[in-house]
Amino acid sequence: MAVEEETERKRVPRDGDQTSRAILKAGIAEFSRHGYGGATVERIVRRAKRNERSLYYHFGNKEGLYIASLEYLYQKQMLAERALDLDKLSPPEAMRALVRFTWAYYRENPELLSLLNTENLYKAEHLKKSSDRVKAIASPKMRLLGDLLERGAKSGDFRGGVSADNVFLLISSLCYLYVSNRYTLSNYLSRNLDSPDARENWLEYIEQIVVDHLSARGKSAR
Amino acid sequence: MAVEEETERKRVPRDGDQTSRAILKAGIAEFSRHGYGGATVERIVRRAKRNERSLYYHFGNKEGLYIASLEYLYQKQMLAERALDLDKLSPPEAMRALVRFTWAYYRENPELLSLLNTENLYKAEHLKKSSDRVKAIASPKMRLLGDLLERGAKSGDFRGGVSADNVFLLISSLCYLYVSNRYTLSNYLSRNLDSPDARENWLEYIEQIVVDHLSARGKSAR
Amino acid sequence: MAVEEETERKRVPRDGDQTSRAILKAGIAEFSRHGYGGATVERIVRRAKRNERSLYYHFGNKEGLYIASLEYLYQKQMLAERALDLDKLSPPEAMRALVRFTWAYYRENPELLSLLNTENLYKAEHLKKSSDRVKAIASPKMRLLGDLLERGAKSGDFRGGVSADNVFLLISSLCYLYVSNRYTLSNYLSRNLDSPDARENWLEYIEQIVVDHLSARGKSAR
Amino acid sequence: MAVEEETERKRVPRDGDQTSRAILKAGIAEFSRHGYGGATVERIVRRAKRNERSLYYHFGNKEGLYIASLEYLYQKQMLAERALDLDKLSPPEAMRALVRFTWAYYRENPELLSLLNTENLYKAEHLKKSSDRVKAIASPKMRLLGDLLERGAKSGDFRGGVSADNVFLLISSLCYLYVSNRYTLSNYLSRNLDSPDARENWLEYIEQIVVDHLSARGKSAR
DNA sequence: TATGAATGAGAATTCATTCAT
DNA sequence: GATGAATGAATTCTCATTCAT
Repeated sequence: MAVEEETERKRVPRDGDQTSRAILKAGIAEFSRHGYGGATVERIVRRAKRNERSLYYHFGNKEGLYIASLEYLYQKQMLAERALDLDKLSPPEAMRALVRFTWAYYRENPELLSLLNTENLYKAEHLKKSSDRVKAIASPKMRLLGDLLERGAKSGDFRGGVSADNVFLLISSLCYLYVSNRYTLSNYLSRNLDSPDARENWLEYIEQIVVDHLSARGKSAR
Repeated sequence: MAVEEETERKRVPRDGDQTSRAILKAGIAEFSRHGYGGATVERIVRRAKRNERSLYYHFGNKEGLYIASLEYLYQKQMLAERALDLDKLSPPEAMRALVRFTWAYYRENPELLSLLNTENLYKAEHLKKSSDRVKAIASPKMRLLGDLLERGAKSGDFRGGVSADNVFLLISSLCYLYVSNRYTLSNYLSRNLDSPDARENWLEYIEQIVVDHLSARGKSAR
Repeated sequence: MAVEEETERKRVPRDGDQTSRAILKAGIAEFSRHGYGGATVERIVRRAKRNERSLYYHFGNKEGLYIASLEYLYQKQMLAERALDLDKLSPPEAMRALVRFTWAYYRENPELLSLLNTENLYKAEHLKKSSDRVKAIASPKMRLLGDLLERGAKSGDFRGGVSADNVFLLISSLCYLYVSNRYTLSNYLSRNLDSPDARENWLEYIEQIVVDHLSARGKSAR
Repeated sequence: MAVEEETERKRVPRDGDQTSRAILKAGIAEFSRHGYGGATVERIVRRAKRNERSLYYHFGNKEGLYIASLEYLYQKQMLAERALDLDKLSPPEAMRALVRFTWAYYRENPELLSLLNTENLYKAEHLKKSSDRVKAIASPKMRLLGDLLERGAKSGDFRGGVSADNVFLLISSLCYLYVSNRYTLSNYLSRNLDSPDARENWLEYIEQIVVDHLSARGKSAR
């Protein structure tokens, strides 16, 4: 059950909507804490303060809820990206803003990363089962990024010939791992990566990396 | 406790090491496919062609085996890193080699990434339970990296004042996400990131990023 | 939650009370035969002709059922004691009636003694977990006994200054051991204590002991 | 493995003796804490700091050890009773001494009571399996008691015609329940029966009961 | 005798799911 | 739509016991 649909339904908020939403929220929390295999239907409904039967009524089964959770998080991200407006900023500033947005979004939505990790464990098999809907959610960020690179090249701020996909992966990588693996990395480096200082330091560092990489002065790239 | 090749021998090998290894290997495979919660003891022992009881005899319980799996993978990585010899290469070449090593290691040991993701799901609680042992495994790569940055700064190839931790995280991030999330990313970008071409392209890209970032010419950094 | 007669009805009685009762009854039987540790959930549900899962649904776990069993037996005893009416009998006759009641109750409810023995094995740890409920079951017998001793003292039938607690323990002891340990005692004395004659002889004996002890004529006591 | 046999063996304390004894001790402790069904072979050998295999070597199986434990405790009690010498005391004093001995023995050997309770749970089926040996252990106390009652009758201190069995059961009952059921009884009476004061009070009380009961003055009895 | 390793059977408990109302 | 009850199939783990050395 994707979010969009819900908003296009009857305005009259039937109880079902409430229930459906409560279970979805609880499911996301549970899946992000325990993975798909470790999640239990019972804990989900308890968290949602709903009856076990309701989950089956609204989502068919555990997998149905899991897929709905994934879809919901994708959708939510898409909506957030769609609200981004970088046009008023200079290309370098816009690029920094994009990095900061990505960083902040991951930080504030760790369930998204958890579910993505879980989904990769399963080689995205659940995603495939719903792909039309999720595919339909073409990334606004990719479009934004493409436009921005073009604008920067024209303005002379950025080098030309840079692959948008690569820049997308670059930014994602730099934001993702730090957030997603902060527990094992903190252990590995014997220092708390979750402290405000550590986070601020990293954000500045990666902004610089991206901007330097794209800046027109010198160096070849792909 | 080395794992490596599990040779098919007699049915009831009264050899604890042999059994222990077979179960460990099977456990790593199972945990990396299903996560901790989704893994089942039964599948593990079936894969190891051992008795269910043996798992409990040798590892105490499921969690014990999981922790042993993590420790084993950490240890294995450490040994691989320790074998790296970058001293004969020029700083830029050595840095490229380090990126390629990391990339290759992640690609060839996806179970490590899977287990790390799983462990982060659980906020590294299992790691904490064994931390002394894992903490003892100080990263050879961090030392290598520190030395290399110093050497590069002295030779004039690299800028000075770069944080080794940051460079470590930079390289890790660029290698990790692509491998770990190749399924959802491929779906997201609507192209197969797992193809040889795509991989080769990415590796070259990130090598360049790292080298450019460290090169002495111009730009500030931290 | 009353147990009593378990009528055989339809296979799947969607009646929680019915099921709950059947399992409780079977649990009492099982625990009194095998103790807590030796009892098995499987035998209990088989005896109750219910699904294994139902036990967990209704009682949480094995311990929950055990505690419920203890509570039920305490409650049942309390109700039986409450129905006792000794007011119409002379103090000595009333005292004899009390002894006979205790004796008969233990004889007819050996599960109570078994569970009490089991509970003492565990130093009453389960009882503590539910104590408020069981504590609430203040003993009607203690009150009866206190009243009776007072009445007897006033009427001149009984000596004064006798501790009700002591008399309670006296009567309990004399009835309890014979019933509870009849198997080892029969072996020890090389004669069957369970025969009607042997039992009748003992009952008369202990009645006399108690009455003599309380009778006003002579002797000091506490 | 009964104790007697051990003492009649070679003086050379072979390791087996040590092991056997350690396991027996551990078994008694375990059975008295968990009953027969709840006891585990693993805990027993761990407590005995011996190998699991040793238990099977020395006692055949769990039941063998349980029976040996029972036999050992019976034997031990018998030896203690045999050491009793009441001949120098006047009949009433001797009777009081017998009560005090019984009381003290039960208090100091609670494992005996626990195993007896357990054995009654199983309707003494294990005892039957070894009965010849245990039957052979005729109770010295019964003989002592018979002699004492006779002596008292002759001296005019005690009434005649009292059944030794009954007096034995009387004394046993009064000592047994208080010790065996002190946990549930304390809960029931809402006061700690295990305090020195409470115990002293009870001991005085039951001594008096027994002596009064047997004293020649008045009253009929059996 | 001792011991590390192995094992089939079973035990408690949990799971996802379905029924009946 | 909601809910109390039911259930078969796992799932983790334990147990007593045996093997091989």
